[in-house]
Amino acid sequence: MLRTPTLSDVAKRAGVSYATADRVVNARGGVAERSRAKVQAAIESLGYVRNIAAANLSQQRVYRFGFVLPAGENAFFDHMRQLIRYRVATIPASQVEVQVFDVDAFNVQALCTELHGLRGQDFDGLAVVGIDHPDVAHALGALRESGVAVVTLVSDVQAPALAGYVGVDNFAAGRTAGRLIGMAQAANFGTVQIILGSHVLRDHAERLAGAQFVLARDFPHVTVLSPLAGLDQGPLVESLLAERLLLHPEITAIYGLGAGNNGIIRTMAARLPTLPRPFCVLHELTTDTRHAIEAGLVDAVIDQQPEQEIDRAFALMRHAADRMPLQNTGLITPAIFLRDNLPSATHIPHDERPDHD
Amino acid sequence: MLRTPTLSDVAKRAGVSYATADRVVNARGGVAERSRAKVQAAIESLGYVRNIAAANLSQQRVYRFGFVLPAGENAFFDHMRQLIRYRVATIPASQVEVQVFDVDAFNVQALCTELHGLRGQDFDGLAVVGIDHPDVAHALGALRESGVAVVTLVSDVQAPALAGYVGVDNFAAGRTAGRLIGMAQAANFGTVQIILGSHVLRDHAERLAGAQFVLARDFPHVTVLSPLAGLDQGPLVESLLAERLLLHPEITAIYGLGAGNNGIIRTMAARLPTLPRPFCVLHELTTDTRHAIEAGLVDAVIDQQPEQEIDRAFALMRHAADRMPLQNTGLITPAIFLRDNLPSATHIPHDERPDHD
DNA sequence: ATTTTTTTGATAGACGTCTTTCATTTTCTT
DNA sequence: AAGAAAATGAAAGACGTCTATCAAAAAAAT
Repeated sequence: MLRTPTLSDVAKRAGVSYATADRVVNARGGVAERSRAKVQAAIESLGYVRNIAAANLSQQRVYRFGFVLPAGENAFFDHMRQLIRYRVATIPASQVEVQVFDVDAFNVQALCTELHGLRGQDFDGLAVVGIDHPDVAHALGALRESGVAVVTLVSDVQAPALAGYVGVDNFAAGRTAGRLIGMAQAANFGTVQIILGSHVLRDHAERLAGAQFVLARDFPHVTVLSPLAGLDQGPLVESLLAERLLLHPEITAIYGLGAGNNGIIRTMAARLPTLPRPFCVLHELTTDTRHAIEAGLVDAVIDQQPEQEIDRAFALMRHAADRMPLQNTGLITPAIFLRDNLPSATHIPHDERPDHD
Repeated sequence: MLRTPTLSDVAKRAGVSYATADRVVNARGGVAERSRAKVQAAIESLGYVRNIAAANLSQQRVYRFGFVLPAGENAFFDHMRQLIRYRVATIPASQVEVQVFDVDAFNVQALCTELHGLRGQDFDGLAVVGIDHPDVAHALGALRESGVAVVTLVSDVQAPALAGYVGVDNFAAGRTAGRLIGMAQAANFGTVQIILGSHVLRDHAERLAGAQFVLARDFPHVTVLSPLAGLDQGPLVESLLAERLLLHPEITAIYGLGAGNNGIIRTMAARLPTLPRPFCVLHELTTDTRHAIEAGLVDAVIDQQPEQEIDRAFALMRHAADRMPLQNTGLITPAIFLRDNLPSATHIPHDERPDHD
């Protein structure tokens, strides 16, 4: 059990000076191919790994990371902002600097402007909730070329050579919701009402497909009504759903697969408590849905686990900033929360819980 | 946005020499109370935080951590061993050395002997799957006093001043299982068979209580048969359960709350596939239960998320080793896995998957 | 063969902390 | 007040890496 090898050891083993070895590992150029190969070989034979702590110390390096999130009345991203703040606060003095940028939601133009503005601001990494659009891909590419490690978050963007994507498996999320609903209908017949958010988002489409797939294959006795499009607007969802429930009293389950959750929650709250309530599955554990589940207005929440997403985003950005080989993480597995396994919400201070959609 | 303060800054601010400030932060003694107070004040007013990377560098510190796990044919702890190995392998050259010790399961004497042997071996931290017994508590106390950060894992031990406990909320896990079962029986009447592991373990008792609590309160139409005691032995569970199912064809749900899972799985596999299968909930996602769920023999698995437990154990040990104020983490929330949200098992190499109980 | 260019070596200082040593000052004893 | 004990200061070297500079050697071009 000897000391871990240092760059000096590498240099010695390669038969070159420390300076040359350094030129190789830091890609400074001006090294003959022959020497480069020798150093490489020495690195491998010794299993040398750069001591990042020492490197950072020598440079007084401070990691600069940024998050670019959609602004606006959205419970999920509000929650995510909280979680980021909390995460940063708990990292103790770790030479990490984090900024969060809010961009007009689903506005390609605004997003690209922001991204261009961020270039040359010397960020080590950026985690971006993207819109899958060529212009956005182009802006992200430009950032990457200016040396920023770019991670797409929640929603992927088709762009080359990003440091990674962190997001949930939405098809699996939809399947999970479908199975929960199917289970709750037991062998019985039931009728499901699905509420869409906006049609345009790919993640919603994937969830829908997942739910429909499982319901059709494993629960053929369950009827699936044509989905309602709530356009992510709580009040609209509320009125549409109330109307639907009047017209179709046979509805035994409701699946809300996007934003506009609070419309569903309000509809449930408005029902006579004596009537049997439809089995109700929503997405994303936020203050709203948590309260709804605690109050018995909703049965289950499928969650994309933003804490995990944030952790992974940091890990990816940091990895890239440290010039480490990037590890493929795979999609995040959706979590199921019932009334009984709600995580405690220690990370949200009492005086700043958002209460809009 | 200035440089983060160093100990030299603290010394200057306190009006003492670097040496004195150092004597204070490293508790070397030989410092007058007056000076100590001045340094403390300076630390607080500047918000000084020791640069751990630099400290470790100067000492060539290598963290030595150990895990003490019960040996024997136990799918869950086999899985945990895998996860630890995987975790260690993915931490890149991080000056962390990890050893895993196997101890005869549920043998207080053996555990204490091992723990005493570990003292003086200069560990920075130990994560111990404990048995709640005064002798074990005493052994852990001795370790702590010899300067080891002791974390209890999975099963807590009543001992003072440990660095923390990492484990799942077993009552919540039981409640969650109970609710899943209740949901799957819908408004209908159903009959639940519970299979215990050993009676002695507190975690099993808590799960049982949780399930019974939720079933009684929220699903009064569901009948709960008297639990079977399988003593954690697969074959015994299998024969007892098969017999029970013959005697009670009205059983519509099975809840296995401990080890001996493979007995339940084999019983399910042996049934005529044409017959409707009871709704089946087990604990701990291992190779066995994963296969069972994929094969449609089991409906849900409640998991204590050992990856998270390992991460937290490392975090706690490391925190204590770095002399940072310990943060209370709270219990882990049990996860629900259905067929549709199984996490990918990338961490388990194909050629070493255990297949016993 | 000489000049130019490229490649290499040697070395020194910095980052923030820990450890150790030795000299000096202050405080306490009696 | 003198001696003993306690407290403090000053400084240097180490940890592994980065950056920079300058001289020397080797290779390429003319």
